[in-house]
Amino acid sequence: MRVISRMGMAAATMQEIAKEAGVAKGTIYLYFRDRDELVEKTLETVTAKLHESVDAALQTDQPFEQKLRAVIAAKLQFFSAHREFFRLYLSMRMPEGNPQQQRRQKRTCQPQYRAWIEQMAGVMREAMDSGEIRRSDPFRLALFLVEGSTAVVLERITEDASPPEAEDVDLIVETILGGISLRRQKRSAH
Amino acid sequence: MRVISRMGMAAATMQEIAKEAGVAKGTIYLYFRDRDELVEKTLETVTAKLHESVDAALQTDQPFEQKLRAVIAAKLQFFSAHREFFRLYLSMRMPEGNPQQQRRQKRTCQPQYRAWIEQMAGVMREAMDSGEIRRSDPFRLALFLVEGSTAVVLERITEDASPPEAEDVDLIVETILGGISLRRQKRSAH
Amino acid sequence: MRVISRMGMAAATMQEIAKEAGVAKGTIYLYFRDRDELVEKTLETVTAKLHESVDAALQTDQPFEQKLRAVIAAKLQFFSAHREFFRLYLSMRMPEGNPQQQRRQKRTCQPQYRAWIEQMAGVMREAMDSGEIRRSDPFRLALFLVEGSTAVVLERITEDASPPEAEDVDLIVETILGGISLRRQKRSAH
Amino acid sequence: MRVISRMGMAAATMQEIAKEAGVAKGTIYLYFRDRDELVEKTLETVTAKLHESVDAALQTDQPFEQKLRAVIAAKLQFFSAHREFFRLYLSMRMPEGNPQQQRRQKRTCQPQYRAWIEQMAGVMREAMDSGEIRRSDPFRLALFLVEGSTAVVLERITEDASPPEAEDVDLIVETILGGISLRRQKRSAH
DNA sequence: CATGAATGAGAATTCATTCAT
DNA sequence: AATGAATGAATTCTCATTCAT
Repeated sequence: MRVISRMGMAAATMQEIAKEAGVAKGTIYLYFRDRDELVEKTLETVTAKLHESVDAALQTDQPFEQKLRAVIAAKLQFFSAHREFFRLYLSMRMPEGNPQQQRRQKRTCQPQYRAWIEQMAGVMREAMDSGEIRRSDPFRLALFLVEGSTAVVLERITEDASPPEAEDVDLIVETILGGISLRRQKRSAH
Repeated sequence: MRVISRMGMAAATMQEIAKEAGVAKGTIYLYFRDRDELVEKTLETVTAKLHESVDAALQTDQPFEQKLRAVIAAKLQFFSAHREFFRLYLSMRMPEGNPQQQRRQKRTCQPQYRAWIEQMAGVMREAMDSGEIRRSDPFRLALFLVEGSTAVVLERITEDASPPEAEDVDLIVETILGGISLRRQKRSAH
Repeated sequence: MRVISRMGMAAATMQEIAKEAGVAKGTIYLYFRDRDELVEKTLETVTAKLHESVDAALQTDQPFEQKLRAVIAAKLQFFSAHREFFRLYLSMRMPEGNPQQQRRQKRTCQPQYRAWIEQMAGVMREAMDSGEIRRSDPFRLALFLVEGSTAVVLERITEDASPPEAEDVDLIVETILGGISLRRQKRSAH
Repeated sequence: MRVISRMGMAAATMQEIAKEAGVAKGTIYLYFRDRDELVEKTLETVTAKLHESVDAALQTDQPFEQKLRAVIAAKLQFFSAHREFFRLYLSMRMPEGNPQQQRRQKRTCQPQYRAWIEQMAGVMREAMDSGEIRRSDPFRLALFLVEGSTAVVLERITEDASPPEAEDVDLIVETILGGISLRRQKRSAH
């Protein structure tokens, strides 16, 4: 994970991975059929770790605003603690490489990404059903929220000195809630 | 552009590019010093095309809501018409490859991306100054908006049948405006 | 000649030669069948120029010592005035490149070089016959003299500030004629 | 060494070297960073071997004539046994290739060559100090001797049937020590 | 199980040569 | 005659993968 994060999926070499892992090149092939499988499994692992971290925030039975705040906070914390995973997370969205690699990557990565968006969409749908937020396409909404907040995470990772986590969580939650909450006197959904 | 879009920056080969261009490998080197320069120039070209398209929307002297709607619409239209550019646009954000390539990529691509975000941030700042939207960090806000809408663009490109453009523009504009407009009776800025 | 001198026979490119000649690459092929012929003809030209310069010194009917001095002086002067030819002159001795190139080079260059040595050997033989110098293998002697003095020429070309030409001519002529030993009596030839 | 000797420094290809070494192309890169390093190291090795062989002749405490004879003999024997090294030895004198390669070659090869000439010049200087040979520029003298004898070595390598080594050693030593003129008296040093 | 030297297919790049203008 | 854009074979170098130890 560290090497692929540092070099990118396409530029990471088996030699570098072996060195970082403290084993010989050949040893890797005892655990992965080939390079493709290694990359695939690595992406899966990263996603699993993120999900684990976010799931906790979603499982509790709180009102929508608290849930949203918890999810955004979990995401910010996760990537602050594991910056190296972020690049992998980004790679999942769009496959790279020759058509064959792309097909393979698409098969494994995209479902993982979509599952993660679907989960958020589910939370949105619940909140719409319970009247906490106004109706619109929950999947589109989830996409917008997830990627918008991802951009802020990326900025936090890239910039030299970031404001406290709470401040960015606030910005995101306020922005998105102010727009979708019915309580704050809004237009109804189309 | 087509080959880099299809294969990704790191996996695009000179051979494939030459084949797609209908020239011999050597011919490319009459126009670009080396592969790095080709990739760099290609990214610049793509960004320029996008900016051109969006600038038109920003230059007019309209209220914020119209401007925002025009920008989002321009972006959706641009990438609908030129799907192949989208992946290049995504690549601009995070450099790939070995440290040397990363330094080069960072030098050329990141400034282009930041310029684009800064432009949006400028529009946000103006709207805050004129009292059209509530105060918050305009750069963070621009990031959130740009990337959130990018996700919707990506989805439109990926999915088989998308709703009409106007519908997605509406969703985005309503969501973001509802959250930041002062007119719609909101909390004041922190 | 200038380009081959500067880059060496193997590294000189048609592009560089055309640029230096102020013509287009294609034009060269109107005057030479291919690169090999160009190199070959160039070496011939250089040798011809050197011979021309040295022949004058040999044609006159003077005693051996004066002839020798004149030849060495002509060589030093020639290469001082045309440093660039020197490297070509060196290349003539030993063919480079793949076997085919070597065969071709051997065919044209070596005879030229040998003719030049033979001419010196002829002068030596004459002087042996007239009793001016002691008998030994005239070809070996010519080789020794020609290459020994070539080394001094090379040094003069390479070093920053050389002594006056006359001084180096003296050194060479004195050494070859009188030897360097203070102790030993002249032996007669074996 | 064999391939560079046969083809010349500039024309030797990695493919040919690998074939001659009985390994795959890639294997070479496990032992040398790149082609330049391979050539550089090869030249160093050759020079080291020659020096080793000649040093033995110089270390002993004999009169000048014996030393000289020993050095010339060592040189003749070395190149008779290792013809392939000779071309490499010649390459050391004048760099080839593009300016960058030339700079690199100059840095490694020329010092080696000069060290070798300097060593001979040192022997000359000693003999001048002890009154064994007459005074003149010891470096020039060393150049003249070394290159003159190199020419004879080259001839021996090139020609089909050479006279016995001792004969050529004699020719060189007699010529340099006693000169070739029958008429002239020894002049004293300038 | 682990190793790492060796492999060779494949990528980037160069340059002599051709040929339509 | 001259041009120089285009070509593609040849060359250097990389790296995933294998296999004898």
